[in-house]
Amino acid sequence: MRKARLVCAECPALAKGLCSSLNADELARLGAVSWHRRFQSGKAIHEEGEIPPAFGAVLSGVVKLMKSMPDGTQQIVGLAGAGDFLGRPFTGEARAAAVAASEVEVCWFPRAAIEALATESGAVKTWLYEYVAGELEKAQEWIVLLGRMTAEQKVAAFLLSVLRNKRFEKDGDSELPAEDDVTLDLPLSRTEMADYLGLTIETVSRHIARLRERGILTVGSGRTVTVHDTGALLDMVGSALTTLRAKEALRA
Amino acid sequence: MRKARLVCAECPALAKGLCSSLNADELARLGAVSWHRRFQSGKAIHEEGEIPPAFGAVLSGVVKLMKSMPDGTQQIVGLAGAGDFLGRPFTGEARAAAVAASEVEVCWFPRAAIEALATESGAVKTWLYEYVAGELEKAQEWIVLLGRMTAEQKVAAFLLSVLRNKRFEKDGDSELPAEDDVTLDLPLSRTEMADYLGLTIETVSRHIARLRERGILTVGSGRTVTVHDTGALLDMVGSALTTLRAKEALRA
DNA sequence: CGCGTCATTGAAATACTTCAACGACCGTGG
DNA sequence: CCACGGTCGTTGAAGTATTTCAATGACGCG
Repeated sequence: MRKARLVCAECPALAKGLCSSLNADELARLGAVSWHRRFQSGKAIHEEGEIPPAFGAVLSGVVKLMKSMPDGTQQIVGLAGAGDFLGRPFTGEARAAAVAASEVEVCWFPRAAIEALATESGAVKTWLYEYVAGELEKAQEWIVLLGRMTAEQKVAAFLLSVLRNKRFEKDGDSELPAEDDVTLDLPLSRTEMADYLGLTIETVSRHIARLRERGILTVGSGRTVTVHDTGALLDMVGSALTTLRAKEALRA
Repeated sequence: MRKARLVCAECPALAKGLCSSLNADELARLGAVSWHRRFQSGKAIHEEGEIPPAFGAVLSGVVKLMKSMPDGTQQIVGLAGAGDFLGRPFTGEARAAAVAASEVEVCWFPRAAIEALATESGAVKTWLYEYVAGELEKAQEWIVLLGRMTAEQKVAAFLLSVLRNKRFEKDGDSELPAEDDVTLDLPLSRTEMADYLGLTIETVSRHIARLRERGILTVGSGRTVTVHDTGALLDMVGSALTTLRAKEALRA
């Protein structure tokens, strides 16, 4: 148990994740029954329709939450990164599959342990409520993106969200109008971006090419992109996402 | 207070709404500080960015939750009907405007009363968590609709959701493959349908016309529509929404 | 009756997809 | 070491769905 506490104390998910709502006793109790697990990129963490036997806090990497249409096309309905929670206590089967989009490390908790903890502790319940409420906000923002943005705006908005996320991880700050020439490692492949933005892979590729032609960014090797003109991206999406992202920062 | 309890006892939102999580004492306490309020169609219940001083349980009518883009275009990110809850305790300002889409009656609770109740009562917290989790599921389903469906499928899916909802209100049952020739009163105008489905009003109109030409439905006066061939609608959206709606029924 | 809102319909423009080919990268096996 | 196949990303050309612009019709209300 001492070992578990030691591990928790330096956990990257402690500040933001579920464990932030626990007192020392609870943390020790949960630490004693939790374990770390790695998933290779592409591996399923849980399937759609399955009742996961355990929940997870993402420690590193990116997890895509996806739903499939009958014809096999897919739509990513959310992304989970460090500090995010996988699974929904008390709500039965998962309605979206969770798939590792990169090498992923999660802290894994038995369902029973989490549900017992949530039943006893008001703080845990509150955290779960606020976490889910935050996810709902993000989902509603995504609805606006999917319903009302052009492909160009969608791509720009995606780049901005990656940018903002990088900034947040580095500085804890998430003000967007940063200095320019920021190099990003995109967390998703073109196919995954397409599935996230409700586009085809070709459309995503073409719009990135167009941004490159306009000098707004440079495409490096692999999934690397250097953004030269954040302002231009912001202009494309209008102030919508800006406001939206600024508010998202407040919550975190 | 006796009056309040009497009112609550026959409340249409009692079975499904927040009040279903209350014991007799709590119900009396909340009933004592609640009041009914009516909103005409088109009137704002709360604005985007505002911290609403009170929350509401919808008793009748339909409320649209909407977000605006900087250019003025709008996107409906959710609908609330009888039993649904308006506002998010503890989460600060509203991130979507709530606007009456029809004559709406709500049971209105002071923010402080709800938050006090939720702080004291585990059952209330649980209800809030499960309610928000349910809303998140619906939002994620909508993401799939917006990201991966054609206009035809979107319109068909919308009609099916209205159909299912009618069936649920009538029978408490929500199995979809109903008898045919069902007459519906659409809760939304064409403009609102467009804002909900991420389309233009003309596209919605054209696709409804096409369904009419194919004999799948008849358009009556006002917002009335008679569906002749539910199966055809189901075929259009594939089994995706069917599954999805069936599961949604389980939750309710 | 006339005005305003809402819905329908047509024609042209455009954004996105689909189909198809090609190039870059990477690991594997000869 | 190089050739080979596979995945991934890019690009072109054609096709299609949806939007945009514009006009007209239906309905309700003063």
